[in-house]
Amino acid sequence: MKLATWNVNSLSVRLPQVLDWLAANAVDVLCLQELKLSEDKFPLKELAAAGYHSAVFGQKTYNGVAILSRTPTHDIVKNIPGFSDEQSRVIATTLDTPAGRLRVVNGYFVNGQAPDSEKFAYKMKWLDGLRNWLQGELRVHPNLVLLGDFNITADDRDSYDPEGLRETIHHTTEERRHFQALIDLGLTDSFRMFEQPEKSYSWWDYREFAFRRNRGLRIDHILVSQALKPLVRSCMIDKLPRKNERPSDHAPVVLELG
DNA sequence: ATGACGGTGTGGCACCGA
Repeated sequence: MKLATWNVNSLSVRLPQVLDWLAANAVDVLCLQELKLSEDKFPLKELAAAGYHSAVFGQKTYNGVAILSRTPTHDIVKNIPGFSDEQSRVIATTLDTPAGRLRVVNGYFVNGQAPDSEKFAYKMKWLDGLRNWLQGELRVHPNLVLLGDFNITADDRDSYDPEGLRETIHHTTEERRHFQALIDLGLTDSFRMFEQPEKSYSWWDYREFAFRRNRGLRIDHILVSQALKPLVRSCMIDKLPRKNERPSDHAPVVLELG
């Protein structure tokens, strides 16, 4: 079975591309971030026609996450229990899949703007809250996938300019410590379980021909729990949708579980 | 590099993203 994550940067604009991509990529689960729409505007019918159940946590203008699944969703949690948040950034659900019962946690992590900003402080608190919640969640759900737009490069390989961007947003020691804290819960970065092309990224700025020049970052991740690790068959970034007209600035990341 | 590009909501631009 396959799971994917994709920051679509407005589902209203990208819905045709999402439907095209689903038609060409038979994933069982697709986790979306940056819907940028309220739940009453979510295209439930179109996605149902494509064969997907939807668990949605929307918000007007900003943020918003959803889990699309070929099988029904159970035990939906919106945002991080125990962490008060105005912004719609997390949705979790349990799925009965061909690979067994699976807990899927989909996150649109805080951007953080700049290391000295209020938004960065919020990012750090948010990451603390996420880790504290996941610790318990992993005990209840040993088969767990944490995926989404992390807005963190895990290490220098994930950046087109690790030296020039050192200690800037997405590259700070503090952010990477938080990423490692998630790994320390017993999670594995599935992308790095395999040999990957040099300079593999999942996001490229719209400006300055960044995609054509491959000036990007790998900030979209799929982490799997210990119990799932032996089932991981592959993890890859699909750059094709980034070549569309009017693309999202992010590319989908796809995990194959055996 | 102050910005670039693209999305939203507003209102003739400002704000935000990464």
